Amino acid sequence: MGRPRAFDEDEAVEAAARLFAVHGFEGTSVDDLVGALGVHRGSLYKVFGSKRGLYLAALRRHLDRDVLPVAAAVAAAGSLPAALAQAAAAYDAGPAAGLLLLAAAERAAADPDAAALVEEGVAALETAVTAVLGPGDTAPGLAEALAATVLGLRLRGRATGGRPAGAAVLALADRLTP
Amino acid sequence: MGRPRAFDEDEAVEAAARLFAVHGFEGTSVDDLVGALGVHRGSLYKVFGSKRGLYLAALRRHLDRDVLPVAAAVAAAGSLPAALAQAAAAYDAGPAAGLLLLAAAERAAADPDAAALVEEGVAALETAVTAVLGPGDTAPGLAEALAATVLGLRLRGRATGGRPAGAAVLALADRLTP
DNA sequence: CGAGTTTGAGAATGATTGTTCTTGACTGAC
DNA sequence: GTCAGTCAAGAACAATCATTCTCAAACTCG
Repeated sequence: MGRPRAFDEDEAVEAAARLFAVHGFEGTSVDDLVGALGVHRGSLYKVFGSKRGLYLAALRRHLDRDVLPVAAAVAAAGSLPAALAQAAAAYDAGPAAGLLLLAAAERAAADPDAAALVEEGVAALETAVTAVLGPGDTAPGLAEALAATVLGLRLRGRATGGRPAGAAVLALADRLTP
Repeated sequence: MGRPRAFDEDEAVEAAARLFAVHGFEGTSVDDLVGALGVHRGSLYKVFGSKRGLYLAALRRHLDRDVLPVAAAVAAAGSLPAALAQAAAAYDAGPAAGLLLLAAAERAAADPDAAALVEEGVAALETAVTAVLGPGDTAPGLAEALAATVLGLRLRGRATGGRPAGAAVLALADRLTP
């Protein structure tokens, strides 16, 4: 009953994720969102409650659709070099691949809910790396360092427009398993 | 001639760097800056021209006082584990150590001048790692990956409030030189 | 068809944004 | 002591911010 919705909620969240991934939370205005999403202001507030609510929905979608699948693929990979290369390449290609980074740098300090989502994404990547390292290799912090390498390379690529991260992380992985 | 300045310009830039490092560029208002710096609004605009001008001054100061010295120490270190551990530890301790990360994630895409400063800082870290790797170890991308590890761990520490990055990067360095 | 309900359209809200203007305080040189 | 020049204090600026309000439009059910 009632007038039917003229927009797809998932498409709206995806478009919002793209905007937030490029300009950040504070750099994206509600006017920007209304214009890019094709969703009316009132509907946006009816569905998501606030700009922050939409941001958290976009971040969660980014985790579910971009980050966690990559983590699963890493955990399932046979070797460490293959896993890291796959992680870097897949994460490079994602359209909203900057959201997790931007959320970590910009929002986590100010928004506990965003911080929890960032924590979830980072933990998933680290758990996956730990799994592929194997039971005999439990040097404390190694998985954290390798996951941080992927994220750091992605950040570097965003900022300086350099090459994709795949080659660099491969060079590191080759040195780890001689 | 003229009325003497009632604030120290370098102290003002340092305080601004601290604010920007925590809240980012868009998350820090001019009112916040005026309140924390103890510098009057008009004087701030007379000296720095704009909020963006003050931000770029803070970022440059962060490079000169925090990033480039760390890069120099890394380049001068004897071994790779020592160099990476020193980099991670020193960078963790810096008061404004989040500025480079935040600039890379938040500002580089929107501000070419900020992007150039980020590029300078990242390049300095990578050059330093390349130097300490030695002439026989020129695997392309390895230095990029290691520098990215330090930055990524720092980002992770900021976001999730985890342990300092020193231990993790040490675990990685130990695996690189058996 | 009409009652009930949900959405879309767009104006309006008050607060906050970055920036500028005006006025008065202080200084060194003449 | 006055004059020119630099700075501080604070109000004021237009623009933009996130959010809400009002009302017409479009659907389902009876």
